[in-house]
Amino acid sequence: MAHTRWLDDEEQRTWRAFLTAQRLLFERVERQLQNEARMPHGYYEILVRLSEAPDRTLRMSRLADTSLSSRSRLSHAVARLEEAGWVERTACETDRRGAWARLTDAGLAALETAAPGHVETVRSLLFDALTPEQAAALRDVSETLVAHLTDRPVWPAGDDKACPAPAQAGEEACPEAG
Amino acid sequence: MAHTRWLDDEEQRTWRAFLTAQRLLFERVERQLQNEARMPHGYYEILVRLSEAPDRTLRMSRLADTSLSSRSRLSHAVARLEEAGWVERTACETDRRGAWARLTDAGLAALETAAPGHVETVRSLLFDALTPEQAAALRDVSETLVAHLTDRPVWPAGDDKACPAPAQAGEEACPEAG
DNA sequence: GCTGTTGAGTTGAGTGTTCAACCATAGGAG
DNA sequence: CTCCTATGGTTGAACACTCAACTCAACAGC
Repeated sequence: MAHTRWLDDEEQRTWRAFLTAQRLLFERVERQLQNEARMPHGYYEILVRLSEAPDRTLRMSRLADTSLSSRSRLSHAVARLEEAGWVERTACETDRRGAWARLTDAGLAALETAAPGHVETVRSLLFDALTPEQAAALRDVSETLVAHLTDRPVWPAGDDKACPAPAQAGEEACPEAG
Repeated sequence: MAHTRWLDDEEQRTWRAFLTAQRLLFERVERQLQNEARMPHGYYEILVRLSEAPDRTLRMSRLADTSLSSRSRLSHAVARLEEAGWVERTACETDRRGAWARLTDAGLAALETAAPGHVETVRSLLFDALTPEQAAALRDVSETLVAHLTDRPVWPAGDDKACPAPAQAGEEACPEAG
């Protein structure tokens, strides 16, 4: 990097505002879930992804991808969720390295208990503050960034062949908010 | 909460895209700083705030506010930064409960070493992906959210009368990117 | 002077995340 | 079949953050 492309004033302000908004928002989301549902947001997301999967079951690696977790994080997290009785792990027959994670009934119940408060928080902290145009702009910017930040465009290319038999993660809208 | 105001499809997608973009972006920013400057982004922010203060010195509580830290987090963080020799703590004469945090020369040097890589990362991951209109929209949304999230508890109602004197945060631009 | 309350800041336990190292199996290439 | 690499997943140490409890000083009110 020969010479630094510093941020100009406008960019500076944009970046700091984004940083601040993001911090304040997710701090509150986190706290709400922690207080009312005794789980961090990352765990909530894991439960959501599992709840959307066929049979409420997903391979660990696939679950890691869809929940934006590293393998390690997911492994630790699922260990905790298993202790809580919300997720079960079972060995994979066709690939003996692999493992399935399955959302238990108790896990689904916990998720359904947590969802309303979480959704209300997201709505009141985010959508209630934005005009429809602002919300649309946020979506546009976010999707642009996601495309930019993922090597493989992830969104358009739904190419699937590496997965032997089972679960195809449904990437569809659902009652619970991610 | 009688009945939940669920997110519709559009909102669902917006929220998930935002969540994903935010996660991917800050994960990378974090990793870059950690790898190249051996400090987490939160610490970088603390150093930046101190570097902008007169005498590179700030009261702990003020520093906590401007760097969006809890008191506890800041206390832990400054302890670490002090070990690294980047920050010094000195007692406050006029208020013996208080403490000053001061950015040392070594701290300033560390910051100046870290800045170019960090700024380049922010530019390449964020601004390079956005059109000027998108960047403007992001700023608009972010500032709206900051106002919404700092105004007041926001929970009970939009009712304003219990708040004695809302402090207005000073929001100034500066050479280093926060 | 006392006494209770608020504010500044620290501390330690608990928890989640990261990183690097690790084990085991799968899938080639020879 | 044997080696070799890639993949799926786990583990433990290091570290950062949170929460609640705590100390000490400032500032009432009386």
